Amino acid sequence: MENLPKTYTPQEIEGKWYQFWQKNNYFHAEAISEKPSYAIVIPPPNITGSLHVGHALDNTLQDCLIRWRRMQGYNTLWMPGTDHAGIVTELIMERKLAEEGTSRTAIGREKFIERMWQWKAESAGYIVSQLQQIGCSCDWERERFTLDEGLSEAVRTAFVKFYEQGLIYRDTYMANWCPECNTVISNLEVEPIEIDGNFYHIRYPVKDSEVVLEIATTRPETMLGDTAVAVHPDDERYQHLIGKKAHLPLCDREIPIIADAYVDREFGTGALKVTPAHDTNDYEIGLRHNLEQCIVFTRDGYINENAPERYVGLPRSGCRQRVVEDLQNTDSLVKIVPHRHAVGHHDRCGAVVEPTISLQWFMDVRPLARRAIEATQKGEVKFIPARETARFYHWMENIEPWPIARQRWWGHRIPIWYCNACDTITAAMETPQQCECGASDFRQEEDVLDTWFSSGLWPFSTMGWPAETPELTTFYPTSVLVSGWDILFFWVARMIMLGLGCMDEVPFRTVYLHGLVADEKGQKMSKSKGNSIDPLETIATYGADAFRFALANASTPLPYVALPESQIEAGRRFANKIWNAARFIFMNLEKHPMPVEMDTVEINRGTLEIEWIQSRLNYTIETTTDALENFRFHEAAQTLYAFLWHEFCDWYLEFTKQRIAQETPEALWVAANVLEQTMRLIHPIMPFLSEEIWQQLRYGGSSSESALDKNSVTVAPWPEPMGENPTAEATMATLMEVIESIRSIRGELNVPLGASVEIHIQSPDAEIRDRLETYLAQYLPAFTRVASVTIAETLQKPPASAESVIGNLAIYIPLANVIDLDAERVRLSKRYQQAVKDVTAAQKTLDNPNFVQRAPERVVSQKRAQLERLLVEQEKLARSLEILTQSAEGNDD
RNA sequence: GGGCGGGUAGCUCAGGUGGCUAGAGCGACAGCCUUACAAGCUGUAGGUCACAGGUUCAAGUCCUGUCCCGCCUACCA
Repeated sequence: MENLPKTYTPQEIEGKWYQFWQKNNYFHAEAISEKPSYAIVIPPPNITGSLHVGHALDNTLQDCLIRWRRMQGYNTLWMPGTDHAGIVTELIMERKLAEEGTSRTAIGREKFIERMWQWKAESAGYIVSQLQQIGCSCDWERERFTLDEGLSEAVRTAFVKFYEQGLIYRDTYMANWCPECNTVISNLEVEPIEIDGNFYHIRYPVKDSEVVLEIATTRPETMLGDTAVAVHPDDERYQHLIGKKAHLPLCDREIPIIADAYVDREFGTGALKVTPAHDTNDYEIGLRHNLEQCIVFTRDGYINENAPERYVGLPRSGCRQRVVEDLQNTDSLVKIVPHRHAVGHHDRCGAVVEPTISLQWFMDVRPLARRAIEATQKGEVKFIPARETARFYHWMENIEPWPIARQRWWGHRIPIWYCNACDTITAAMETPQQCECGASDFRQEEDVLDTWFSSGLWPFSTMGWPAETPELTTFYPTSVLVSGWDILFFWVARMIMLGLGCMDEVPFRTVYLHGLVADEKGQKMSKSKGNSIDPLETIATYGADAFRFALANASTPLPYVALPESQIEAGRRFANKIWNAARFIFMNLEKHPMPVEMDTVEINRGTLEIEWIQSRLNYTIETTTDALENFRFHEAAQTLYAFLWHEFCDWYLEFTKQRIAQETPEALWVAANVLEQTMRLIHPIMPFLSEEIWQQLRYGGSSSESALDKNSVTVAPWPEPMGENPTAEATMATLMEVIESIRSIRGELNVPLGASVEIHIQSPDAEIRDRLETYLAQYLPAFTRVASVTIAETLQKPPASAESVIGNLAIYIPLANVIDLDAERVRLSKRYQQAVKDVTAAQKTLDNPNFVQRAPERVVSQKRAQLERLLVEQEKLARSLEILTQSAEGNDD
């Protein structure tokens, strides 16, 4: 067939069909519809980013769900869009600027933001086109961006609302500070990394005493900000010192010795230096004891003038070095002990985070967290896998105020205005006209919001909130949220809280958290580790469908999913297999055109292979649907793979060849019909290939312009199961066993393929004989070359023949000229030994009276039947072996 | 320190509520260009299901303990 090349070439198919879908608007969701709704909002990728393998997995799974539900007749919305991704994006721009020999601060806020928008404009289409290349069926007309006009309004609305509720407030508080990025960050953004550091033991002399307190610290430079030494109130060693003063070396200051139960007597020396301005715990101690907060770092990580002059202006690391040297020189350093401990690093830039007191905007998320917990407990949100629910609760129950401001530029500027006359604070949608003091001169807050604040509003901000839009009515709450578990707290939890806060309702009913893609060593794939595969390269090499199949197939419920190259290769082979099965059908359809429409192919109830394949198809429909229903993507992929390859291709199409040779092409038409339905089933996973073949099947291969105004598998109905046929399946199973036995004999005894063989089958079962007579002669030639088939109730084993036993059925193949009797003896005795082993096991089970008494009748009778069959096999094999051995001995004479 | 997940064939993994002879893909070996597919076909080999107990008629599956591996989480300076 000229228009179907022998090898599947995805590159020639994929682009064409994506355009076709777009042109026909199949992905469009109606804001108002009679149909039931099904909605997913995309986890918005970074606007300037590119697709990595995690996106590929995430979006493939979403597309599977969306395409499947669309075919089921839902009014499906897949809401696409992108995120401005605050700090990450800024950092990349800063690197660019550095390459140009300038910097963020040099060009200033206005110019910087201008550059960001410019870059956004240049790169925005890139990520979208990548999503399209893997086939995502998003409603692109609705594409949104977190810094859009509409979404910005949503951000301001939410902020003002929470401010007015008192949930958002400004406070001087301890928060994690990144000196590289010059901004405060939240706990979630701090990544503790184990490093080899040191424990510095330092002497703090006690005033008016001979005693010297020894304290231990990993951060000696912070002593410049010490305002106390703490000991445990019950620590007998230090009881007498409580209330006295210690002399702080290098600073020439006196600091109080206080008692606080926080101190661990067992740890270090039992005496703790307290730096309330630069340590979270010390901060708490400081509050309890009214200690002075002495900030010694500048915002960009240098020592400020609160420290003695000789340290001012030093960077943190340099300062540590000088402090240690000075301690040594003044004989204040006792010792340095190597010590491994976790140090917080900023997850975006990698800098060591410095906890610092500053005036910040916070959101008290605790009330919303409580509501989120309650809503989840009531079942309004369900997590899959269920184990994630516990993680969610744990996080929510221990949640702390969220520092929502970032001292950055790229993002939503906080809608707070300060009166220049009286410093009154106003939260508003836009610049206020007049202050209550009468002045009308305002300055807006410089800080922007944490990028997760706007993405937390995503499920409703994208649908037009705060306006009351039909989209919100139709699609909110959305159906499912699909994401990696690594952003459960960052994003999913925030969406639930902010959704409850703004919409009074959870944003989605189900959260499906898939695993993260790992390499063959089990390491998470990421660009920074350099172990990532590039989705675009993969698509170029293997095709999007092969990639998608591999992703779906790899998507087990484990926290990490393995995606070795061989999986993708397997996907490609599968695509090629489907392609060639279709070619086979098309080629033969040309010779035997279908007399009726595809959907009305008559089911020939009398023909075994047709009943069988239809039964198997129905099983496949049921299993695939059930798998998708339960987010078991790997099971859907496996089921379709096994059906298409090992049942449809390996068996059914071989039957079909026979039928065509017999001039009864009904089987071929059924093959076309089954393939058509299977293409619908596999469409969610392999959209391009299934569309190509589906179009060819339905519209006779008019793959170009003429098909453009026609229907699409995208909107074809999801197949309905018509019930299974156990009788046909059982009969076919017997036939398959017979055929496999014959092939096995030929294979093991090296009977050349060209050689025709006589086949003698003996079975005492009249019904089995009848079925074999009806079908075997028809089917066999498709699988092996046969000269004749004899079926009888009793049969003399022909001389020099190979034998196979299936229960009470025996197959003999005379191989007078070919057979190697030794090989046959080895083969049979191997079978015999297996039979003995199986018989012993089954016998043992049945000999146990408790089994017969207590096991369900079904299991017992099954076991009995099994034993019976095995016994017959064993006996037959034993007899044949005996004969073989005798004849061998006879030959020896 | 707590918690979660995992340890099944050489490799990567399946094996919802315990019950056929523990499966697949890749790899290995042997034989095939059989008129859809060599990105294919046929056959074969390969597993004491981490270990030790226990519950049960029956355990890869449930319980307890142990050992490894990974992750999340935690204020030990």
